[in-house]
Amino acid sequence: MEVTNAENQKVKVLEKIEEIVAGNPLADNCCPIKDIMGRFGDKWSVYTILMLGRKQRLRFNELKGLISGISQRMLTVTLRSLEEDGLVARTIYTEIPPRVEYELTELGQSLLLKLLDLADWAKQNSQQIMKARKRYASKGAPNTSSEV
Amino acid sequence: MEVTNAENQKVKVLEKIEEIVAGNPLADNCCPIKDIMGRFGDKWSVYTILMLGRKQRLRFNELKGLISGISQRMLTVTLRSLEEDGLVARTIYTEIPPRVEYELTELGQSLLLKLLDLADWAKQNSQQIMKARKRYASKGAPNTSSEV
DNA sequence: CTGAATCCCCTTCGATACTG
DNA sequence: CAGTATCGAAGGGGATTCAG
Repeated sequence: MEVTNAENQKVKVLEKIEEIVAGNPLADNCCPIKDIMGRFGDKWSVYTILMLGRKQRLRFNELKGLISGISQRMLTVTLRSLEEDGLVARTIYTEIPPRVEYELTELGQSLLLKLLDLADWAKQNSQQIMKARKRYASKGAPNTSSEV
Repeated sequence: MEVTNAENQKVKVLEKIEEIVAGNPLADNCCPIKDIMGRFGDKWSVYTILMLGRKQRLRFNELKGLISGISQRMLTVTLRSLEEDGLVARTIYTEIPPRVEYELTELGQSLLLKLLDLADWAKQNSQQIMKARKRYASKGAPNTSSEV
């Protein structure tokens, strides 16, 4: 009876995969996962979401300070993209000097949760990945014509 | 006393975030999430993992056919990267003609599960995102309020 | 202070041709 | 069949400048 458990798991996974690639063998322009991943899968979006998740509400330069390493341009671009997708809300205060604040929308917060899941996976498995890389570097290289 | 539930949630999220960014305000070279995301967050890795998850074991050109749109070069590069990280195993059969088969490792399969989670999110929220994009395009744009 | 626009490097990717 | 090598095009991303 324990077999069925594992088997069920597998079946579910396969079903999910089929769902994703359904009617989409070319996978180039209609797969939601690609579309979505393309948005927040980049270097800066993750950090931006993470930082906004941490502080709730931040001004442009505060954000810039927290993600240091990011250029002004990339932060602008990133925020625009996130805003466009409804993940981040921008509030403009027409004062002198001007003030603009950013915060996660509900949608953005739900994505944050998923990202944290992923981060968990990354954290739990980073050791193993590092080990794999070392192993690969030492003996797994492309031209190692090993057995079989 | 019911407040605590939602509050707890928030606290946990915050804790997780702190964990991730711990000792890493610059976030440029040591954050596991960036490192890992950088690996499989690209366009092709996701598909490759998905396809291998679906078919278990595939030859180079089979894979190439399934991910059509990918160039030979990118498939090679992608597979190397995944192999290096221990997510994909490569088996070489020294025959004529040569045969090479790829499959997910256990690690790769555990990542597959996470990717499916993400895909779920993407799927469930893609409508909302599309709506947000339309709204943004029509009225949220940077310069909407004024004319040149 | 926010952030839009320009310039430019430099990586990345695709196409092609070539080896084992 | 499964790769590697090379080259040219495209675009990401940084520094700087300008506007509101």
